[in-house]
Amino acid sequence: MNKKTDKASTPQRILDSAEALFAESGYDGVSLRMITKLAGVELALPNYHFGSKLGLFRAVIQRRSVILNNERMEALNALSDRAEIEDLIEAFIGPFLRRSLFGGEGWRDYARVVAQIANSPRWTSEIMSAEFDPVAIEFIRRVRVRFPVAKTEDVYWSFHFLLGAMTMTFAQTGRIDLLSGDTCRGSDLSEIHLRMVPFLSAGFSRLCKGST
Amino acid sequence: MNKKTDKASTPQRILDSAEALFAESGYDGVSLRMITKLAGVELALPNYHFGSKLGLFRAVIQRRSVILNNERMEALNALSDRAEIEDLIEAFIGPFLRRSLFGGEGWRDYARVVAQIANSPRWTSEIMSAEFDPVAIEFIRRVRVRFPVAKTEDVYWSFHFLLGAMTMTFAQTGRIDLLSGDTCRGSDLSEIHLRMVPFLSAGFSRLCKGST
DNA sequence: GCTATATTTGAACGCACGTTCAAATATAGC
DNA sequence: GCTATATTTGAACGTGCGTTCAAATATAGC
Repeated sequence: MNKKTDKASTPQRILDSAEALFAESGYDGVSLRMITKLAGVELALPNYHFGSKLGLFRAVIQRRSVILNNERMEALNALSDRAEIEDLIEAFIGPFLRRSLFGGEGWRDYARVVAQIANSPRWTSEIMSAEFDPVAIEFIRRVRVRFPVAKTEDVYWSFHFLLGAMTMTFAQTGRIDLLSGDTCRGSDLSEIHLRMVPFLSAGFSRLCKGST
Repeated sequence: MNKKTDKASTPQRILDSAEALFAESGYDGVSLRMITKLAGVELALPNYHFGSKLGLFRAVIQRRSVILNNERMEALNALSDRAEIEDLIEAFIGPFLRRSLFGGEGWRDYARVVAQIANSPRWTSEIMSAEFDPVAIEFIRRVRVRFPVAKTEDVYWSFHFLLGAMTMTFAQTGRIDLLSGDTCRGSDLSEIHLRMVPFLSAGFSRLCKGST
């Protein structure tokens, strides 16, 4: 039983299985037994490689957040100070949306996990702020460069609404599919991307452009 | 030990405690033992009054969704067909936001529960669609009356972004508080309300007004 | 090829989970 | 005030949970 050629290493197989299950049922809705069964490994291995269930969860988040935040930060840095709000929003949400679209199941599941923790007070500071604040801070700084007269609160609240729209898109719950009778598909992120940037840009402009 | 004057009936005390705990940790993060301990009742009583843990969860949701949806539907019906998009959005989100603001801890916790289930695929059809679709359908119908030339997909996706912004606001995770150094307070819903309607109205107008 | 380290195995630990039930008590109808 | 029903009590059920550990096996350095 040589398992060396079974595609992925044990830690990776565990991360993949955990990611898929956490996406479906959240942290508390998934047990290590479910994860190890799906991964085809022994029950004790997650604790050996990641210390605890919580350590595994954090590892699931960090594995892709590092990649993602590099891409997003680079996209922001590539823009000049005179970039339009459309470009800034595109740089902030584009990498994440594109990964979800072209990156395979893993990235799609990852986005669904992020959507759930983004709406749970339990993970806010421990995970959301720790992982995603640096890019958020840079984005907000750039928005203020673009709209120098905007009030601080207006910028933050606009960002808050952007986060919500982005998060709901990542969640992929199927609600909009059901509601629209499959006229809209939550999985068709290119259709979403096409509309999300204009929608949010209009909101930012309304709130941040004409302030005192 | 006469408990007849302890404020609320047993089912209500259970609902209140469950609501508060579900808001903090989600369905799977809360046990019946935690709920009954907080409520000061015996462990068996939730199952007696609500059948099961799932029945209790559904009861928590429905208790307030009935009240809420009546208010929202009335607010929509009170508007003329020539109502502006601002008025439509206000009718859709206003009652929920006002309840969260003035309705006490119960309503605030309720909104946080809704935010979490709105981003979990597990509860989408079973709870979200079942409870909140009728008002959503009416809102979308009215938006299409207001923007008769809008493409169907643009209306649905605009609604999707609105839902996300609303949901993130309800979640009250404290992320925006942390990020802004308490310049913005997620609990100050009047500040949010003031900005949410213009932001979303601008988005709807951009996407739905000028379509083919 | 031997040795030290890394990984995997398989079983067990104590604990908390949702649910059930018969007995006890409170409530309401007549 | 008695009786039928509704509610509460307290304990127990079997199950699955995260974690731990010594023994077995695989891997890598010299």
